[in-house]
Amino acid sequence: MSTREKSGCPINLSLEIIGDRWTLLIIRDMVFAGKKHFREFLQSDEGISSRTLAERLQTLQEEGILTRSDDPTHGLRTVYRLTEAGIDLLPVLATLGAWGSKHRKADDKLARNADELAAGGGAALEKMKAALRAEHIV
Amino acid sequence: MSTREKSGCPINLSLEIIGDRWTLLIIRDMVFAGKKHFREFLQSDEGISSRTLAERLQTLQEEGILTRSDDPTHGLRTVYRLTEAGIDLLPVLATLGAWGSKHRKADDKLARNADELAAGGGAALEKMKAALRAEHIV
DNA sequence: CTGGATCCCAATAGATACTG
DNA sequence: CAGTATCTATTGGGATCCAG
Repeated sequence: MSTREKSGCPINLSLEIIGDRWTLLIIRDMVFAGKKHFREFLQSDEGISSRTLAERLQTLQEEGILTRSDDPTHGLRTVYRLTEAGIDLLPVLATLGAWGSKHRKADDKLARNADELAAGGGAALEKMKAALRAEHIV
Repeated sequence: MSTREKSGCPINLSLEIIGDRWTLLIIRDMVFAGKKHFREFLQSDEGISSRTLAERLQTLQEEGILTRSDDPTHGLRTVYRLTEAGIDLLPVLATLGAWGSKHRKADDKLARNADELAAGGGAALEKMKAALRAEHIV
């Protein structure tokens, strides 16, 4: 990674890391489903392959969006946690969810959740970020 | 396109259309630089290839995010305009820009612009949407 | 001029099987 | 359980070409 950036545009810099089919789905699973382990990510509805998952987790770690650590109590389990930069992607997920909810035929229940988060404005997001910090940042 | 969706999650439905390196850069150029023509998109700093550009423009049209029309006054020029669904991607661009501005080394001037738009909250976005509607929706 | 198509080949991503 | 290995299918950049 870190092939010299193509431009200093903030939108471009973001897309160079999270601009693909899978990355934000991994973050979504961490944020909304509390997933922390490799196998959990594999089991999402969209069906990411283990190869792609491993690669994305590594670059997300290199880019400072999540951390990897071995759970000492549980032996083999590797734990993935969000950093502050990762938690800061929550507004991106929220706007993306709001758009999908409005303009595509989304699953009803999930669409309602997305709408609520977006409608709450900054306050709802900040509250959720605080909760995520407590859970992820050790 | 339109291979059956992988899940009804609103975030996933959005990513199935705009989840790639280039699509949101095209929208960005329409929104912030007022670009409307094929050759204009080709000239962005990031250097999209004509092949990729043509493909993205077509699927964006199929997905109802932009429209294509021939400029009758100018003969050959093809004009691309955003639909309401396209304009509704503005909040996604704003959150993406805010993240890049905060967590990567972005170009100073562009970063300030991104921050202002995000900081303004809903009001700044709605104002800009209204301007875009006037310009794009015929 | 313009919006695009075509061709070549390098990089990516999926499926499945397998390992420490 | 967290990943690799391998093989194959698809995508994507880059240059060039072309028709209106």
